[in-house]
Amino acid sequence: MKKKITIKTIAKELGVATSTVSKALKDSHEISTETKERIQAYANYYNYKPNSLALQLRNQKTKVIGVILPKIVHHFFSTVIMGIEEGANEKGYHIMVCFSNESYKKEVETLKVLSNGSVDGLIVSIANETLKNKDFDHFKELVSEEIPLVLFDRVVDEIQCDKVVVDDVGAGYKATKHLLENGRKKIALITTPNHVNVGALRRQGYEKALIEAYIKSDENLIVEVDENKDIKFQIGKIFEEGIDSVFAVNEIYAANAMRVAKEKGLKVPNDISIIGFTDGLISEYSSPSITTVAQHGFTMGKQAVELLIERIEKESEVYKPRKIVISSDLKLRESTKPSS
Amino acid sequence: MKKKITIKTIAKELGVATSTVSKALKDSHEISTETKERIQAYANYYNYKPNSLALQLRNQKTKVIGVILPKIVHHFFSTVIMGIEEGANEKGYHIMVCFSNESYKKEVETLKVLSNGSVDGLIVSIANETLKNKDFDHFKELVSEEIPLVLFDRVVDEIQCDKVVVDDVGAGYKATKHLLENGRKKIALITTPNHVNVGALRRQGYEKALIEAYIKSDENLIVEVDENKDIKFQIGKIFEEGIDSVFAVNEIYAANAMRVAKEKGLKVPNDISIIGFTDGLISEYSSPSITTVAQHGFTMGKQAVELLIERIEKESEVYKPRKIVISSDLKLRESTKPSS
DNA sequence: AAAAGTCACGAAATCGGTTTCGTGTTAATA
DNA sequence: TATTAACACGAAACCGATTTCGTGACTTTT
Repeated sequence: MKKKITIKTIAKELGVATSTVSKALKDSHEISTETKERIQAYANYYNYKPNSLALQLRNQKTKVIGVILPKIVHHFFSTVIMGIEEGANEKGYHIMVCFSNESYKKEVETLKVLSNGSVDGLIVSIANETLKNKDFDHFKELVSEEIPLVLFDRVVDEIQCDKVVVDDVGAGYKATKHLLENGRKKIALITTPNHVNVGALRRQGYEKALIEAYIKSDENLIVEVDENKDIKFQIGKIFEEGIDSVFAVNEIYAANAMRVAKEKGLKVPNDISIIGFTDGLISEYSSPSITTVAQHGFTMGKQAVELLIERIEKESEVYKPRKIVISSDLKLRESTKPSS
Repeated sequence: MKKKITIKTIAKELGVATSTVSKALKDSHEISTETKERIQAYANYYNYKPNSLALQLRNQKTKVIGVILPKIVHHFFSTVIMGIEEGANEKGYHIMVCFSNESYKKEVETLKVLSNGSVDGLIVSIANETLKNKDFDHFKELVSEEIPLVLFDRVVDEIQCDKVVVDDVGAGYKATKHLLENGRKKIALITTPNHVNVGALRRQGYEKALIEAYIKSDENLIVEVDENKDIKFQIGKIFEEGIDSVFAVNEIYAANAMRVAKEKGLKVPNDISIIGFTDGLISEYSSPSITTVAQHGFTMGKQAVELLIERIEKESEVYKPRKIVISSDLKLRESTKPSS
């Protein structure tokens, strides 16, 4: 890289002190108009840009927000990023994005690297492996160092910090209720293993809706998908129970359920209704298109970053963790309809 | 934020000089074992982490790579990010991700902010608006400052830097040839306006294949989609020409084409074959699933970051721009089959 | 016993800025 | 004419590390 022009260069070249240059460039009243013009002209001509590292070091802030996501090739998470980035930009911040790839080890490492001064705060959604391990010491350390932290979507109570979540219980309830109102009785649930807490919460909503409808929940209608095994095979099994509808906790499961249904010769939505979660492109473009619970990822991201920046900039205040619950709503499409 | 423990704190607390602390922490032979142990124990106990900003300033490198993408809620781009991140991590770099949102103005601003020392190099895919404007001065300035830059996917000849692209002409050719080999004759092309050069290149491949098959290309079979207007309506029009197959330059257009086909009562792939571009989730999960040209986004990202890091770390070498062409290949699925 | 060599550590420069606190010159006021 | 104020600028400290170059206290060699 070409050596950059610095304040020192300008000072030497123009025979003044660095402090004079600095002041001149900020249009300080301490400097005579004449000198200011000379310096500004020179700086402009040579396209001087202040070195941001020097400023960051001096100001003790980077105006950068670290974001750690479990994955990115995923409609929900990429939508969240958009929200974070937009919110950050509005306040003059930039984002540094890293991925844990659902790995505990990588999460710990990334957290360590980012917490050594390169960012002013962090926005994180916890990796699956970490949730399974239940080892949150790396987050607790962050909190004890008082580094501003906001968790979103995948959060846990053990970590004392600001949080942004969707109303997963309510969403599961809404989805199930919708199927019930359509006259469905044997509603299958395709969910994740229980350690993924969003899955567990959506399941609570599912069960709540069933109880209200006086339907006993049946273990045989529930699959906890193990992503290391064949997804379609696992889903296929519940179809042997004679179900009339499916509630899947994400759109991949929903899309797979639809495939299985088709392969079994069942018509969606006539023979079987399907409802998914996360309003992504798959749901929109599959045919029939899939009714889903929209998660409002963009809003989540934006709220998260706003919480964080407030925390960063008003650090005088007493720390009292806040939690924002984003309500989700149903996006009705072709894959559900009243049973005939 | 809690005030961080620095080398100065340790030095004062232990009654030694900062230089001693620095050396002790690096296990220098200059320091007696006794003193080293005292210092290391102290540092460890108080969880000392060197301030990365200070190091970056001193070393004149950040170990951060800036990435500017036109958008992120997009399977191809998020896959590329994965590749970039993985490649960067392997070499001890982190990535700072920003989005131009296809806007010229935001691209210029972002470029300016990132080029003031906060990153060691940049990986960019150019915004649509910039391609339309044909104004690349902001990139040229970057090049003249000798800031390492790698462009990928959407690139232009005017900018002298390393590039990673897919073989768009070849890909368009392969896709079209596949349809021809299936016995299709009236092949529609759904593409972008011509200023988006990847669209233009894929079109060249399409035309080349037609010429080889002695079929005259017909303007009426080509739609240049204006994304500000209703996509399905624009696509609908070419169906009136009695086509037997469609080549779409991305998966959204392909999915839309399939919807239109269904609405017109045409069976895919029997009545009409459809082939898309970008092997994303939509293609995989739609039904029938869509044959596509896989772009290998992950590979692109990884290659791009490797080129960049080489450029960053071997700056002594003479600058000779390199170009890596990634060959794409067909992923056969259900939406294409020989015509009967 | 004088000269030379180790050892263990400190002082100070450096990276590129900002900011406080002088200070010499000139102009306005007592 | 002596005092004060305004003006325009410079010197130096600071942010948090690293690194070069000393230097005083011992130890070893001749």
